[in-house]
Amino acid sequence: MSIIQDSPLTRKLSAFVALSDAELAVLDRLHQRRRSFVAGRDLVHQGQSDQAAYILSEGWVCSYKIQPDGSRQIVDFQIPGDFLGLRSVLLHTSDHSIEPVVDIQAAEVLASDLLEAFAHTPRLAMAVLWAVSRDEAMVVEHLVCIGRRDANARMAHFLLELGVRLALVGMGSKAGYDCPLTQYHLADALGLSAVHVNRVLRQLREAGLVTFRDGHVTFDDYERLVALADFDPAYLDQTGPLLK
Amino acid sequence: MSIIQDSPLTRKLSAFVALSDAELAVLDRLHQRRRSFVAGRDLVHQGQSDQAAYILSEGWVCSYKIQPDGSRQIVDFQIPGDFLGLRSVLLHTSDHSIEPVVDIQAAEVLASDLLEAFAHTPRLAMAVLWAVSRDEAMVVEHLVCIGRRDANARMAHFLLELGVRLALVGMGSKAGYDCPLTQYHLADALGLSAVHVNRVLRQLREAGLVTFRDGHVTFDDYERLVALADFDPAYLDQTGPLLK
DNA sequence: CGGGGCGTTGACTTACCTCAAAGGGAGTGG
DNA sequence: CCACTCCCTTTGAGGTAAGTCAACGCCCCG
Repeated sequence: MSIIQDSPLTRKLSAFVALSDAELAVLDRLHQRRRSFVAGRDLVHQGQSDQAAYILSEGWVCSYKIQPDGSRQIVDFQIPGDFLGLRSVLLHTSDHSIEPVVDIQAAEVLASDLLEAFAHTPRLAMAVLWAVSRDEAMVVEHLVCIGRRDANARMAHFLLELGVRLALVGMGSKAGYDCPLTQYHLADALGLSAVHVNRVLRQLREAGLVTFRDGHVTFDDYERLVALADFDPAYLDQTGPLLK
Repeated sequence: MSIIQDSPLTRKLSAFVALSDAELAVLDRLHQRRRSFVAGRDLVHQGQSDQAAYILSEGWVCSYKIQPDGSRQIVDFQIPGDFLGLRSVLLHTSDHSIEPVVDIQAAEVLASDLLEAFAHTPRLAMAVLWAVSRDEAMVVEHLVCIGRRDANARMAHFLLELGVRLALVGMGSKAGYDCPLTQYHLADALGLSAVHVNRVLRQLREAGLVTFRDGHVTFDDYERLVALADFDPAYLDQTGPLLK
């Protein structure tokens, strides 16, 4: 049982729905097919149909869409405990690609197993519905960020959000965190050019707000950074189980 | 029973999950509390907690976020058959505001009724999970649009997407559709200024692609508009029930 | 030692914004 | 029936944030 409790996904879902032993066991069975993937090689290509979903247990991945002109928009990054490609399963065909940022470990979940688990374990379906809603809230915040903030605020907001998400799984704090992303990743995520990302990072560093260097993010002045970004972590908050 | 079958939400969900009579009846009960709202007065304010959700049966609404500096980003528009504020219920507190664009009719759904319906009708929860995923796919496409397309392509893509969505509920075609939005709505949705929206609309009109005027959108050259926008409606497609 | 990926910086261009002003249509009140 | 206002649209002039192009440095790895 202790193995089950330690899965990052289990911990995340338990924050919303108090899961019974039977439900935890179902969740555990979904983790059976462990697989590894190397950085840079896509797990899922946009346009593919009848894909499996994955539960990420180690490493970082990004979900993105490629435009016909070759430009890329990263929609979101996933960290341990996050679902990958759940939407692809439900919508039958994948609207996005998924690329491991570093080498990763993930459990493959067949569409049929997932649908069956939901059918027999309604509270599990509820918990996943909650997780999907939380993901959507992040995408929405990201949308607002790109639509209505300038490059500095976007960058600040992005680095702060990532910090909070990592802190929730014990991988970061208000001091900073390890971050394997390149400036190209940041550019594609924030709708900027890589050149401009570099300039923005320099400005933030020289203003004494945050340092992004050598795979590590250091918050030099957390409060001022929060002010610059208008960052409000409410949409990430865990307010405790809604379902007893 | 025929009343049940005619609800736009029921029609939408049935495209994904073949619902039994019992499930349709549960869905019908959720439609009990019919209410009207006038254009412009918010249904839900961002930051409110313990809100009810709504099922929109008539009219248009928009979901948006206001920034501290007063600027606004519209995340999405909802049309009949769409859920309003579902995420607010699941996440306990609303991360966005909801404003009727015109006078609307909607059924109020209490959080407790919704959760109970899901618990007793797992396939209904599945159907809603699918609907949420579809909404998320639209937000993702919107994000890509704002992040990686210029103003003309954004506008073209937006008008085309709306056309397809309306066509799915019988309110539009490849010829065009009625549209109650102002240029300010378009600006807030596309991350542009209202002035620039006006210029973009003029360009598209003078290029013989699409005309937005007097509450009506007319596609003057559908194919060329699709090409300009790189529009691929795959993410909106109804491929038929996934669950028999 | 050479090459490729990533980071850094400068010079120039551009898409979009802001400010400003004016015109049309619908509703309202005199 | 006119005058007024409000909301939306339209257009022009000038400014700026961010993009593009180009070059160079660093470091790791084959």
